[in-house]
Amino acid sequence: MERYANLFKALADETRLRLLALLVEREELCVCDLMATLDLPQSTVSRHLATLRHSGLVSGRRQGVWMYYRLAVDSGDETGAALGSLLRHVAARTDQARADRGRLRAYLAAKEKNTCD
Amino acid sequence: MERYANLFKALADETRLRLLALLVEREELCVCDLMATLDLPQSTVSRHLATLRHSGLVSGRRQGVWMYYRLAVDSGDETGAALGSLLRHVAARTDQARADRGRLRAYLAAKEKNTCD
DNA sequence: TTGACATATCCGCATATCCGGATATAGTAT
DNA sequence: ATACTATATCCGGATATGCGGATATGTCAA
Repeated sequence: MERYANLFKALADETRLRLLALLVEREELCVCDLMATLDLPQSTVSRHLATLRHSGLVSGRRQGVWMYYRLAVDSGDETGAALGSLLRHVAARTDQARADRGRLRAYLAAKEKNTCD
Repeated sequence: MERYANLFKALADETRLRLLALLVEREELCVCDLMATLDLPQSTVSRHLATLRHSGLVSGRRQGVWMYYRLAVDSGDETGAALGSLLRHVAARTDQARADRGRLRAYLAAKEKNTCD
């Protein structure tokens, strides 16, 4: 029971929902992408990602200097399927998520154009 | 988005999850049933039920002196279906919920035997 | 080694939340 | 009206959480 309460605690923050709504539609994103998209200080984004990681909603992979985060919701089990459904719903039906997605797209396009490595 | 954050905030408390897990398997229950089952002070139970009511997860109906609460999750829409699935999962797979259910059964049986009105 | 960059963690402060006894409100009966 | 019961709300105090600048850690390159 406490496990589920902790899960919902991790979801009970608007910034973390914004992060999850972005990750639910992308393979993976690094901290710098996310802080540019949400326009929040690095410590804030990193802290929220740590919270999500500890709750098991997200996993991180280090590649060089960057940390890439991705959704870690297993759609196989019953809980994961329901969670995935909720997150996709938030991502699809929310103005905030739509706006964030737009800013992410623009940011990634600009990034690709400048540094083609 | 804020709407969803508030929804998850309402779910992010062990006592409220225990209340929901009981309500997910019963038509309706009054405050006195719930405080007896969870063995918590009346003000605590009433406060948590108010939180759940404000978040729309639960609805209340007054009958005489008693307030009967019931789950108010609409399984028709996508969000409600996912929420219902999660709550049924919590109720079914959690030791705490099982124990609470047992105490509720015993309490209701004793109540019926004593006051047959 | 040094330097530069990305990320994580630390810190103090502000705010939010939970608790449960005390009190207020509402309904019913006499 | 009074008395009793069930429920809701108020209150102060304890704890938890979010914030973001400052600092620490980690990685790569020269």
